[in-house]
Amino acid sequence: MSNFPKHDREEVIDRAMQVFWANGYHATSMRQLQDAVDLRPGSIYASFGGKESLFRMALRHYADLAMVQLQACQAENASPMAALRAFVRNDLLHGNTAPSSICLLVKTATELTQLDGVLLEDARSFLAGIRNAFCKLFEEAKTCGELTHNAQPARLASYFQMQVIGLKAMSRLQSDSCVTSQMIEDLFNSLDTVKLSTTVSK
Amino acid sequence: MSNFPKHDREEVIDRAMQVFWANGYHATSMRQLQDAVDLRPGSIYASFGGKESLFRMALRHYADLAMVQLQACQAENASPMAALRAFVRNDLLHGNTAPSSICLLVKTATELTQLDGVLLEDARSFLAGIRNAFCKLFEEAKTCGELTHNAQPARLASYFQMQVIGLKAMSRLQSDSCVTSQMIEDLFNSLDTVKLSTTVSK
DNA sequence: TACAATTTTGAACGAATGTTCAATATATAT
DNA sequence: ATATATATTGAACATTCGTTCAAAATTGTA
Repeated sequence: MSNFPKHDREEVIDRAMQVFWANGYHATSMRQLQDAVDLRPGSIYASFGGKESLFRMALRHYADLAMVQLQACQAENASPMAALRAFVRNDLLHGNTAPSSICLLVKTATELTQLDGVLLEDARSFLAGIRNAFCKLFEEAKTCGELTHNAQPARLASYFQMQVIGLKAMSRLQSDSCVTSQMIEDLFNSLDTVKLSTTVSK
Repeated sequence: MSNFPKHDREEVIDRAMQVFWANGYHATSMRQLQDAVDLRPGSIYASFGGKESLFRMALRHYADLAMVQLQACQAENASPMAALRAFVRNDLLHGNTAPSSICLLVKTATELTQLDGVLLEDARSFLAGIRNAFCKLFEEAKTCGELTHNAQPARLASYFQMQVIGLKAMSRLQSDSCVTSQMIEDLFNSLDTVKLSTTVSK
């Protein structure tokens, strides 16, 4: 047997994720990845497959991290709505260490087409998973009494995710944290709107 | 002199825009552009400069078209808010001939980094121009009485653009037009919320 | 010490990238 | 017709791309 100093799989994937997140899929070269990960092409191909395969692992890793962050917000906050608020504020106002303000999954879904194999579908399904987690929180909020009894969790989840996506994209265009903070307020005010819980006409 | 059948500049730029819009900047190759535009590399470089230069023209062209569409909505609708509603609905519900549901400017701002020269800044400034047009419409809505006297047009413009960006991104993830229609309703309901016109705390 | 098992290495590959430029083709003016 | 001015062409360029694979390196076992 051999105990050759094999790389730390998770760390490699995490570093690769950072590069993909910063530059996008197509603009990231294998050479950049090799440098970031400190491995030569042979090792990468042997352990992780090619560029596409490594990117899929990075996507999954990113989605896992997002879910962990959401669960942490649940644990640290008293109510479901407070958890959601903390989740958004953490992402957009604190900790600017991320390579891009835009969610990697959204960035991927925006950049790629069906010509890029399974990657687009991967990003879509991970985002659906996060939306589903939002939905469960809205359901909790409903039973808690934080939302009216006729609130529609699935609808709120879509509307909420749409706004979070928009917020992150906007913060890349207009990085004024004051404006961002305002928009977060507006976002949660809009969720309280009674009209949201009524059936839409037409 | 020569009246050689010189290409139609506007048509070339429009076709190039379509390809860039569909595939993004980096994933679009000069070969693809040559095919779409039906010109050989020499002609393109002589008349439009390189890939980056052509992309800048495509961005400007896209922004111009967006402003024209917005003005058309103004002309066809009785009130400013109705114009905004029509603008959003036209983009998202009718006419799916666009290569991507996502705004080319947002797609660009999402994909590129500062390493891509002036392109990122171009996209940013064009989006700021559109946001400014939204702002003027909210000001009109205020004087019309469609919004309360203490509404904040600039703030509404940012919040509105954020949601439009989010909507278009979401419609790429979840193309259910029923859900999209719901979110548009929710969007405009949120603009009516009185709380939006109050000063934010903290 | 020799062997086996596993990981890492990096030169090299063909293909595709953006770009250049001398040659060609066209239409007007003389 | 000839010359001139301009537009188009497409082969060729140097780079860079993602990828492969035989050789070297390392560690545990016999």
